[in-house]
This record gives sequence, structure tokens and C-alpha cells, in this order.
Amino acid sequence: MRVIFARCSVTYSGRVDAELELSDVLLIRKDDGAVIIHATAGLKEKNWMPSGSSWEESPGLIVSEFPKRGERLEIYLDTVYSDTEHQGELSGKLIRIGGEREMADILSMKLHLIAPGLSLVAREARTPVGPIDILCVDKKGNPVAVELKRGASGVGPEVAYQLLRYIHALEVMPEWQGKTPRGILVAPSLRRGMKELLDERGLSFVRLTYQDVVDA
Amino acid sequence: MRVIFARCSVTYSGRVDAELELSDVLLIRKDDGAVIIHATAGLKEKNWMPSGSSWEESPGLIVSEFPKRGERLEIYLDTVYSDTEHQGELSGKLIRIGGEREMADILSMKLHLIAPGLSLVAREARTPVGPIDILCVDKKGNPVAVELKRGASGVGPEVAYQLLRYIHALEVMPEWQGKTPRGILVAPSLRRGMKELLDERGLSFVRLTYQDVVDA
DNA sequence: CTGCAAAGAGGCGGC
DNA sequence: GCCGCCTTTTTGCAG
Repeated sequence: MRVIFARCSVTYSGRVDAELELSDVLLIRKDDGAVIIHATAGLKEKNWMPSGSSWEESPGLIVSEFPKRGERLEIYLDTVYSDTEHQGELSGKLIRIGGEREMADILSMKLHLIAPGLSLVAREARTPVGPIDILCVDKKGNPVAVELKRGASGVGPEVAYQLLRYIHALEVMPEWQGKTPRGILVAPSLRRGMKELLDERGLSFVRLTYQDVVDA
Repeated sequence: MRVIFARCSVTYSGRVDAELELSDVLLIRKDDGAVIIHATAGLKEKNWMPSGSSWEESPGLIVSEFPKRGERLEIYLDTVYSDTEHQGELSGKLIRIGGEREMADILSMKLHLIAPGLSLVAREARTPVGPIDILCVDKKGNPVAVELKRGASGVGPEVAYQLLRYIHALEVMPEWQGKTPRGILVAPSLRRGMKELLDERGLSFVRLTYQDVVDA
């Protein structure tokens, strides 16, 4: 892993065109070919190249290319303050707990938290307009599509329409003919106006956080 | 800007819980408090903390917190291979060319590429369910909502419903009473099944790339 | 291998 | 400030 601190300007051309004006930046080139350029402030990188990119150095210029996608990065070096090679042998795994997948897995075993009388039909039930997070049936045999959102920022209108999409798909599926599909949104919070939109469209909302689901 | 190459394990707790097993990583702490942790391979950072985060060092342990959001990062140091401070004075701007905004700006001056007889009403026309990229009228005075996607990866069903949302909003807007809104999707490519969905819902599709729009 | 949606998404513009 | 949406999104997972 190569780490260079330098004053340089950068151009990228590929999916878009971009130009970073002369700046003091940290250039990182990883062993797998990934290139990352960070300014001295801000969380996000300014430019990058994917793993597998080439790396050609000439005096004052570094060029990295990823021909498969037609991407090219040019680094015009003004001053190199430091240039170090780091050998890293140990690469541990990143374990993440509490994602939407996991929340859905647990919730599908605790369906009473959503509504009484539900039975699980499928997780990630395939429809032509995308997979339904949790598909259930109620006691009357009607399908119930459950859409789950884990995020802390409130759920917006697009999710209501996502649920309506699923309901529409269920309505036209042969196996649910004669049944009346329902939709339930499960999320920690809603954005302003969403309660009204859900009511208007006949959708339900159940407020649950990841922690609620785990603790129950 | 502090740059440390070290063998360590990391735990994050906040929006989720995450744990990075003992690894050789690059720790970056920027002057504005942002923290970024990169493994020796892969484009994306393994862990991070936002700008404004705290940074407390004690022997073998670094703790970074962002109390406002209840986030906490703990870095358990096993071996520090290198530890450098870099002073960066120059911070240039990043200029990006060819984003969706720009594509829409140019396209709104070349409306004949979308359909004949269109006149521009507004860019980013506000509706209660979000802004319409390009709002036009046709020769009959009917509103035409144009949704633009620049991305190379094909457009999925959610965009069809986004357009339907806008059309529904236009239908109930007083200024378009008695008119019949239409929707046109402009994008470089569609995912499988999208053509049928668009037809079914009475929406049109025009295939255009950013380059097409610029060159025309 | 390809398609599809989540992500600790971040960041930006508009109101 | 909140709200909506784009992103050089990347990454992971399932068919």
C-alpha cells in the first residue's frame, strides 16, 4: 500500500469528467489497484479509481486507467511532501450487526409485532416489480406485504408507492386471485405528511426500531 | 492531517454496530475531525466518523465520538507501524462535468430530442411529491413531465412510479385543470421488463446518453 | 455472470 | 433548518 502526501491537481474522465484544482491531498494506492484521493478536510474522497486499475508513474505525472470502463485518472504532481510504502499482511473481516436483512430475519419470526394473526409466506418474495421484504397471509387468507425500513431518517413517500407497487403485483398474481392484498410499512419513523399519505392509500404503519425487534 | 499505519481492531456503535477484526489498516484523521479507516485492499473505507468527531488517545486505544448522533468508534491498537502528521494549506475545488443537473440544463434547451412540439415550462418544477426534472407543454397545452436519468446502469421500475407520482400531482394542480398530463422517461438504458411497464402505464421512453445530448 | 436493492450511505440544492 | 434526490455511488446477495 502506497501512501503519498502531495500538492497536485487531478483530472478524471470516465463516467463523468471531473477536475480537482491544485490541492494538498493524500494519495492512496492499494495493492489491488484501487486509488483513493483525499483532501485534508471532509469525509468523502475527492477522486478514486476502482480495484484493478493500472498505475503508471512518470516525472510529475501519474496515470491510472481502468480500460474496461473507459476510466482514466491523471495526477499532475506539483510537490511530493512524502511517499511511503506500507506492507500489510493481516486483513480481518468486517462484521456488521443490525442491518435491514437481519432485522427482517428476526421480525419474520415475530410477526405478532406487526399485526395479530399473520403467517409467514416468504422472505424476499419475488414479484415482477421487485422483492417483497416479508410476505404474509392473514387469517382470511389475504396476502399482506410488509415493507421494512431500518434507517433512522424518516421514511418518505417513495416507500408508500413501493408498497402500492407490490400490492398491485399481488392483485394480478394468479395464486392470489379473489384475495385482497394489504400493505404494512414497518419503520422507526415517518417523514411529515406520510401518515396522511398512508391513510389515503389504505396502507398501515407499524413503528418499530431494530432494537424493538431484537428485544421483543 | 494525521496518517497512521497500524495493526488494530475497530468497533463502531451508532447507526449500526460493526466490528473490524484485527487488521493492518491506514487510519486517517483529518483536521476537521473526520476519521477514515482503510484496509490494504478494496475501494471503500471499512469504518469512519463524520467531520466534527472527537479524538481521544490513550495507550493502545483511540476513541472517536460524535455525541450528537450517538456514534462511537474505538480503535484498539496492536502495533503502530508509522504515525505521521501532514500539513496541508492548499485546498482546491472539485469541478464535475456531465452530471444529471447539467444534462437536464442542456436537454431543456434541445427539447426536440425528446419529442416534437414541446415548450419548456420549468426546470425542477415543484410538486407536493417532489420536483419534476423538466416540465413542458405540448402544442395542445397539455403538461409533459420529463424524468431524466443519467446513470449507465439501467433504469428500474421505481422510476416509472416516480413519473406516475408526478403525473398524478399535475392532474390535481389547479393550473392544469382540464388538461391531460403525460410522462416521458429519458435515460441511456432500461432494465428488463421496463418497456412493458412503461407501455402498460402509458409512459414514453426516449433513449439518450449525456453524450447524445451534448453532441446534438 | 447479471440484476437488484441496501448503505452507518454522503452531499447538494431548494424552500 | 428540513426535504427531496443524485451519486464516477460501492457492495453484497440472489437467481
